[in-house]
Amino acid sequence: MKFIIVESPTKAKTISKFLGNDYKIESSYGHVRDLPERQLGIDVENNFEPKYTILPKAKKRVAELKSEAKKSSEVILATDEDREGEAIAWHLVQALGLDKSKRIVFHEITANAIKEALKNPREIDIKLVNAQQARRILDRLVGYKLSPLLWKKIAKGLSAGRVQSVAVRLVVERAKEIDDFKPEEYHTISAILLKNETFEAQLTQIGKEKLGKFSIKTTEAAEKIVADLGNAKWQILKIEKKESRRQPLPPFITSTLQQTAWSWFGFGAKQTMLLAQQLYETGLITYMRTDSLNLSKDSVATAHEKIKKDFGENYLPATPRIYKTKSKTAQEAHEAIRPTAPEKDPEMLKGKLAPQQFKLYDLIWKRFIASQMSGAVFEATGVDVLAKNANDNWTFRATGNVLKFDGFLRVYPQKLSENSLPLLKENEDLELKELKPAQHFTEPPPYYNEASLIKALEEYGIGRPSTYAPTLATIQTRRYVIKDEDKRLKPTDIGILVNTLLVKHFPDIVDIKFTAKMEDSLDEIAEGKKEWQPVIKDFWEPFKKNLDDKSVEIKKEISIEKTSLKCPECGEEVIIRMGRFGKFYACSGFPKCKYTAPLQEQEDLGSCHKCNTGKIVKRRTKKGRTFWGCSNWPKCDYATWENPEKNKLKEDE
DNA sequence: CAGTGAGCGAGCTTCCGCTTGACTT
Repeated sequence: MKFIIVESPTKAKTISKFLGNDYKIESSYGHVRDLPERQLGIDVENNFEPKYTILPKAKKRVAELKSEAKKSSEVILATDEDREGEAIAWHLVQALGLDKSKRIVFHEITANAIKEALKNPREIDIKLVNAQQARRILDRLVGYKLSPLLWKKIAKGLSAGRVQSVAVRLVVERAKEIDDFKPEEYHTISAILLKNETFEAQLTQIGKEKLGKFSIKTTEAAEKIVADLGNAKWQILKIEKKESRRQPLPPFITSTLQQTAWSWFGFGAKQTMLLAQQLYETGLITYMRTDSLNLSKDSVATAHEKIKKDFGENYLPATPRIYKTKSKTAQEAHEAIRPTAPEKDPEMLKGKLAPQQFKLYDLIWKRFIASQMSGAVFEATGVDVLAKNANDNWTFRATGNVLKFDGFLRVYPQKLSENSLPLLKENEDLELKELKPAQHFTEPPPYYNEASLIKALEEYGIGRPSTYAPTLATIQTRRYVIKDEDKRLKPTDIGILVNTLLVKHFPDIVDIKFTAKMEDSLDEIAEGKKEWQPVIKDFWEPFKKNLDDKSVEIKKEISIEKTSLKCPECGEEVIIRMGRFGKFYACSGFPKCKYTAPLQEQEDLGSCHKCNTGKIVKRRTKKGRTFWGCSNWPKCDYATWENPEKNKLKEDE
């Protein structure tokens, strides 16, 4: 009996379908060893020797795998072909005490690919493992050294890290950009013209002068132009027609799936991943944590057949579309996210899936099928209109965009501006119906939301498919960032304070390019051009020196604001302090008087049934879960998971 | 089922990246 270990149980199940009874296949459930949680676990004095321990969660699994390995004639490690996958394989060798093992990799899960892989085993690539160790150790050094500095200088329980701190930085800086934004006024003038039907044209040129966005700055200037145009005669000057094509978007990867599920359905990153996991486990889609745009040949062939059958030959491009990942940091261990059986219409699954699962599957299916369809064809028309009187002349422009062939849009609709123009001829006279001047102001960039922040992180190469959703959760449980009622991400006082400290004193670490530079070094390790220890040493020594300097230089941040309130318990003055959850009211008589109160007025959700004097208020556990408790806490300990607003609604009915 | 702050000094918090399950919501 031969024993194959992979990292995911679903992958194990799929592979076992292709192999006979000679093979036993089990999964490790991800990493089995890691640095210890409660200590640094790196001997910085001794060449950064890492101290690995079996993950507490993986203890049982490791024991089971170990006993299975003993019974087997051969152990084959078939984890993903990337940095983390190679490291998982290496850690398995250590954790299971394997003296002999084979390493195989395959790029797609098909009978042929697996059989080929089994014929060509190799050794574990220790250079790739070392690149992973360097990544792991660097992240640990940054996280476990910077976080305690924040505990000392700001408040306990805070955290900092290569990924989360940059995510917070982006949110903070975007908010500042919005605060600092000065709207700029500009004006446009459009003409409603008639030739059988009405159409609209925009002023683009006065005499020989082409207008820019800010050419008309004031209402007075706009009104003058409208007045000057008073007795002008209108005529078509020129008509240009050209065909434009729009190509489909590539199939989904984790980040684009999260973004699109957000904009189509309002699903959060976490929710999307949960639903995708369910679809993956049911065997409906390929793996959902991926940064690769690759598609198996089989899946493309099936898609083409399906497209030909359902829509006809014109909906197929001349040659199959191949998508290449732009991202330099992509690890390409998997395929893009696609339906495993593209021939199955989503409609066939409608009753069988939960509504949200169906929505996501339908989206993934459409995006994949569309990615293999022909482009959409538009006819774009540009019309120059000349307005002329004795004194001057003005050029207006109207544009039309008419869909001639829908192509992939038939399956995957996109927001497109389609507008048609009446049938027009050059030199034709037109009748002016109305001149419409309009005042506009430039607008600030939007706040980030989960989807756009993930997009930004991905573009900078920060974080991985498996961590986008958890990172978003972390910066919110730390309360560096909060989601407002429109799900926009805004920084909190504590988020701004932590970010300011990090940007001022550790600019290299929270530099947006830090991860990209790290990745370059990791590549050199993986290629064997560098050893991992010197790379870590080059980072550690200046970092350590800075850390020591800063722990002396930075004064503890104590921000206190006065208020005119008096303490209800002792009559002393009430002040505003900054704690790990942000600002709060505290008695200035501390530590004699321990009175505190939240800064924001809490929403009253009814009175407490236990003590009758308290109000029910929304609260959160340390882990971030919402519950409802009595405002008299700790005197009254009433608490519930039930949302009292829901009960109230029921009562109202 | 839960909060903050000062300083004393117990004991504790914290990273990123792989993967799912069962604290029951």
